[in-house]
Amino acid sequence: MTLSDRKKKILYSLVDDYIVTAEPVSSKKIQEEHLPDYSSATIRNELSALESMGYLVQPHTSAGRIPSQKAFRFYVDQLMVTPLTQDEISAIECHFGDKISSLQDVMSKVTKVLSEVTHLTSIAVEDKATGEVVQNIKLVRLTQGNALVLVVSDKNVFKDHIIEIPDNLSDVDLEKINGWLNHLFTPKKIDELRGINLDDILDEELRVLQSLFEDVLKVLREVSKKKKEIITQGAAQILDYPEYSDKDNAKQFLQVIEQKQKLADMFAEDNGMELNIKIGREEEQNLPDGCSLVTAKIGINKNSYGNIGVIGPVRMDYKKVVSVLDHIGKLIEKLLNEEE
Amino acid sequence: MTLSDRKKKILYSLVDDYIVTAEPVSSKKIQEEHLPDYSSATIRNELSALESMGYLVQPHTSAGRIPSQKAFRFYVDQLMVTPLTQDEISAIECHFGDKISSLQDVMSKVTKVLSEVTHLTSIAVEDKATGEVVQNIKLVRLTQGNALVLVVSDKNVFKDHIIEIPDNLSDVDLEKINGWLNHLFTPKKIDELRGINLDDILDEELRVLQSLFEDVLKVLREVSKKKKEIITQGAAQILDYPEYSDKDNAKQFLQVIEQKQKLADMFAEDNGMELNIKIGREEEQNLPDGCSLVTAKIGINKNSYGNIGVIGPVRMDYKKVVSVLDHIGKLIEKLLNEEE
DNA sequence: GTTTAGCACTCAAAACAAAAGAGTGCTAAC
DNA sequence: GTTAGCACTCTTTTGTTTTGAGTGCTAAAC
Repeated sequence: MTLSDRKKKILYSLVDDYIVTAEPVSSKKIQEEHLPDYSSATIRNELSALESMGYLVQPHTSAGRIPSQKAFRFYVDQLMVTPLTQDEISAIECHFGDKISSLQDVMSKVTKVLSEVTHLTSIAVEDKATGEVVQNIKLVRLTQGNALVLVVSDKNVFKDHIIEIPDNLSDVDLEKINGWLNHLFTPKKIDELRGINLDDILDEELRVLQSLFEDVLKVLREVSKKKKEIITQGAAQILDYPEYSDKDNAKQFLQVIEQKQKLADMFAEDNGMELNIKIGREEEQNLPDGCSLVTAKIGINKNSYGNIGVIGPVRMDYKKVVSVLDHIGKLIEKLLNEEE
Repeated sequence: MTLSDRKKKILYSLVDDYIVTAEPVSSKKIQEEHLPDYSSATIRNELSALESMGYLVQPHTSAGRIPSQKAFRFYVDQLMVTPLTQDEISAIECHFGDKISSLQDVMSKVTKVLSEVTHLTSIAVEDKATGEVVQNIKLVRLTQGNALVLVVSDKNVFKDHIIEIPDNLSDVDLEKINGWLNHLFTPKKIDELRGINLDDILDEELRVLQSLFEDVLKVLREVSKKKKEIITQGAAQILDYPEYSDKDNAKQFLQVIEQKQKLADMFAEDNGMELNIKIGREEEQNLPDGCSLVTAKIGINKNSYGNIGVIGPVRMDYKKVVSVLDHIGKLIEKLLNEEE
């Protein structure tokens, strides 16, 4: 079921309006500012229809309407990257004047700019495992049924993961398995290992051990996950939004922001997407109530260096956010290229 | 001018009360809860006297009194470390169950516990330069009057600092100076260098260059300063205090918390003190409005590993905070000792 | 069939008024 | 030096009224 053009226009206008005012939007306002050729009564009829279709919500009978999550989803799906104004561009670029010495430096600068320009809380996930090469994997038996997974890369040694192994596994078997593990998984970049699908690479004879290999792979993924550095900036921005004048909401928000691991997980899921918009809890369990998360990937030539993004109220200024993220993303890639 | 015993008792009771309620305290309340042997009228007279001495403030004529910063200073100066209850101790120690793998790990755990137990925002400064040994110092002439200070330690190379040198310095002179620098300052631990006093070690013949040496030393101190890792935890706690229900206050607080460098500076000043309490802006320019900072030093055998502390409203529960910091400080030292 | 003017109705928010009550300062007596 | 007593002050609470924005519906116009 598709919306009529007029309904689309009304809905879009209403969301546009709500994003700036955070107040219920009335039929009269839509008429005056967006659709002067129709009377407010007509628009009221349309609004009523949109409401029963689930796009709008009325806080109480004598109030205007506010967009539902469905409406926001409609809104962002229409969205394209619009070019920034010259002012906005210079506002961003004047922050990058000084020399940049490391990726970490870049990330910390970026979060500052991002938060300042969008008036939202910004998050950067730096993928420290990028380029790290796994050189050796070894299962070391601890007890009859348990083994330590020892992972040696060119930069680190990981020895914090224990998995279960079949009870009847002999030392010779274990040796063999270690051979296969190294054959299959080394030397390989950690980022590559993350994407490996065992079904594709396991020989028939190794199928019986698939669950064991699966476990090892899980450890490898775990390892690559841990090697992330998360920084946030501008948490205080949230207090400027009326929807967070409620203390409990604000508190919940801040608490989520502090749980870096959860933040990283939220970013992790949308691997592959250049730009990702998650609206409200329904789309991402871990988001604070009433929040959206817009993320972008930072990478050159298939190497992912991390992600950047902003988190804020569902009615954030997606247009601006998307454009700014796009611009900064390109900027970073340029900086990283110069580096090399 | 010293306070009479009764005044002391009244003042102490009032602060004690205010710390829990955050409300102006009335003469009647003090009488009922702390001084049943005097009438409220008598206490009123005393309160009036304490007010004119600057210990108390009255929000308006028909309200009780609230303690001034001076009163809090009086209060904490009386404070001693009181033993924790068994409940509090177990609340702390149950968090340290898992194995601890690194100092960083310790710090991150400690901030969590600290914030949870005190209901305040906790801060940890990890002194990464601890144990780092400066191996070589070299001045490299850039222009006639400028030189780069190159510092090589066992872990890092620092080359971001430029100082002025006398215009008439020949290359031979510079070589000599480099020799002296290395003679005086290497090989030494960075933490040692921080405390060096040039007056004590400079020979007569080097006096003329004292200011130059002073500059190099400043760079070394700068270097050791940079090598700090600051983590905070529980920023959201602040929202539970009525004094931060005002949005602007809360915002300001959060913004300060995000400026890690400033936080580090606040800790830096009280080198040498085991425990330090700073009450309000008057004592520490960089504190958020209406905040106090209680810090403790973490170290074994004169080696400073960093600091931990909490930041929160001036009327925080100093008794508890001080005891908890004391307890956790000792706990960390034990953990660090086991490590070695 | 679609649009719209008109009007009754709803409900939150603002404005106002009154009452309650907590606390003080002062005076006069103990 | 201490305290009972009381007038006075000022905030807080509570209730009431008013206002006005906005809707839904109906009936007429297009």
